[in-house]
Amino acid sequence: MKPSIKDVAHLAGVSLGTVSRVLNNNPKVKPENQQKVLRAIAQLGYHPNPFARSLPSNKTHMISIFLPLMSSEFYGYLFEGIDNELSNVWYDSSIYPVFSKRRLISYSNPNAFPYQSDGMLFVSLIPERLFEGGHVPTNKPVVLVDAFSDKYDSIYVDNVNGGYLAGKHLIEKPGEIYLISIGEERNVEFASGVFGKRRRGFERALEEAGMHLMNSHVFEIGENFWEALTVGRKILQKAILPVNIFAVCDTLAMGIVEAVKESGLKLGIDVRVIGFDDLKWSEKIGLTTVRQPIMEMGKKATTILLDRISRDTSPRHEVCFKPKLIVRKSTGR
Amino acid sequence: MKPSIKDVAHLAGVSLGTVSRVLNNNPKVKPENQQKVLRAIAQLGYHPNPFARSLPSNKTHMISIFLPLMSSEFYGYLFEGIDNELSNVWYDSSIYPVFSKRRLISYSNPNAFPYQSDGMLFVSLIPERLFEGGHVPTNKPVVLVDAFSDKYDSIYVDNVNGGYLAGKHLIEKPGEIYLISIGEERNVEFASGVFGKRRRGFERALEEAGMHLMNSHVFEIGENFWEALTVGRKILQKAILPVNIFAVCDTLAMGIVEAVKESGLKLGIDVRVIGFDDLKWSEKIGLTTVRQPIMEMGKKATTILLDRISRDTSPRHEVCFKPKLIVRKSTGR
DNA sequence: TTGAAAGCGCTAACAG
DNA sequence: CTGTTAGCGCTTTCAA
Repeated sequence: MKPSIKDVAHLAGVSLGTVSRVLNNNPKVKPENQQKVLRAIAQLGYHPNPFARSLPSNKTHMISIFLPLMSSEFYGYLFEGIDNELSNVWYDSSIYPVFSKRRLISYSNPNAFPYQSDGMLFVSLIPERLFEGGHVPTNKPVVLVDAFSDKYDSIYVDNVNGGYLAGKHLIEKPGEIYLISIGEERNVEFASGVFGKRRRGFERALEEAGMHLMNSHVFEIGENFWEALTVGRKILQKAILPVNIFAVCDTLAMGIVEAVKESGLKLGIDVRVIGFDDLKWSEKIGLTTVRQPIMEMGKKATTILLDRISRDTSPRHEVCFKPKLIVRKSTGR
Repeated sequence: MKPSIKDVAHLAGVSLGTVSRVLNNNPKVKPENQQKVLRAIAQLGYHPNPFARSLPSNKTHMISIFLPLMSSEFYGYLFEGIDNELSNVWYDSSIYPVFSKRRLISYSNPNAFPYQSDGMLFVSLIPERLFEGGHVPTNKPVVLVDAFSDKYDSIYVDNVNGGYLAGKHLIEKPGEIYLISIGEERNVEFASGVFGKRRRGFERALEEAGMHLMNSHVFEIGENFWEALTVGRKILQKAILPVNIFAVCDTLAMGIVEAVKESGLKLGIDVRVIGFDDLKWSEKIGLTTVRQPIMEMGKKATTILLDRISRDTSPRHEVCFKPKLIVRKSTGR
């Protein structure tokens, strides 16, 4: 059987209370006793049981991360930012993917496992759409990342402005304008709406220039390279050159770029492509893109969540990161 | 304050024990009392606290899933298989990514949070490489998926044979043979070795045919489309046609296919490409590949884990799925 | 600075 | 079938 705090107390020749105090770094323990306890702990290979611990204290030193799906580079970077921040304070995290009705139902229980953590990070998810009543069924701190709600602390990038920057950049170029976006209508509940915002900003830029995005020039597809490639081929087949294409994320942009390469047309001259995200490989393929500081967003959200956990009661935080246009040769310099 | 079992007992006019029995579907409760309790529960919006519950019972109705990283389609499908199976028995899961020394250290504590679950699924991870002592620091059931160890139940696909099938298929075709693999030397601890196995099987097929894989025809890269594309371009530049290329996963194969399309060469004639996985889009691009039943693996592993949790003590399970060669036009019919 | 004791919310054994 | 009671492993008063 695993040793318990009792065994440690026995071996160290002190009471339960003292052991507990050592465990919790309570300063008022005689150094001598502290040593005794520490030795006993080491000798027994004792580790406190986190569930037992959380019962009276109501703290777990854990946060729960909710996210819609898992196969996207974006979440890798975000998680890195989160994890770095957590490591400073000896917090750990568990991940809960939210993608099905069933999951959602189980997360509607305020005593569901994930809500036992000290705080929740909702990534690319909007509580209003997810839960009936419109709020996360917990009283513990909740922070949103890559999503916005006026009821929760929200950390995000200004997607509208990002789209606007892309638009501003493209309208200076000759040629017709295309938009490749990601369909968010089905599964609205699991969507964050960022792609719609990028589109909105993009269209605004066009309108300001007296231009207009034609319906036939808009394509809504799934978030994967292959669909983008396919749509890219289709566009290039009948397009009147030059054309300018905004893809709402780099993965899609990469698909378009490949379609261009296949076609033998000149990227940056015949066809201009601009993406969104600035993922690691975007520089290598010379992709013009709108950079969002993914890791920083993760870091910032975590800091705020951690503050909330330690009773920061200041009014709602809202951090809106500025996106940055990175011009590379896919839009011809 | 959240209602506790006490409140329910009061309201229902029964004792704690009876409420607990209702909660645990204990058949020996008078139907009348059961109704009373159920009504009280509904009225109060009561939900049992899972931590408190697990303390005396030592059960959580949770499993922990450990995996190396998150941005790969493979894990999406695997998770789907797992989750479906769990839903039948009202189990839930949390995910713990393992990718840094720090994470590993925190998971070396037998009382770490993840080990409080009823069972552990280790995906693409080999405990022997991960932990000193060579075993997962828990006495609870542990099942490996997409990885093999003779100390744990292991569910995997026969990667060696998969590589072999790819080899057999390619040696029938005229032209030189190339291999695109994924470097596993750095970060060995977080690698499962599947790519090495695929390569081994592949080379065996060549050897049986009296052929030999030249060192200059082997490329080890990272697991992403872009690197494959780059290496594909490089190969095609100086290759003597026709060439036959085995990429150890479909994502890499897709990169090679794109390099072919760019070059204007004929896929399936000048250049033959074969992948591994048979991801959703592989059929659409006509990629010959070795199919592994990802979802079924997840499902099977979960069933076994669930059995173990309900005290299945039979000897170690080992399920080796047979890979299947899917011939499409990327290898010319 | 410490030990004793109550209690976190629940399960499970026991007697009736 | 039910209530009572003793824990599960820990934190946290409260006196001393």
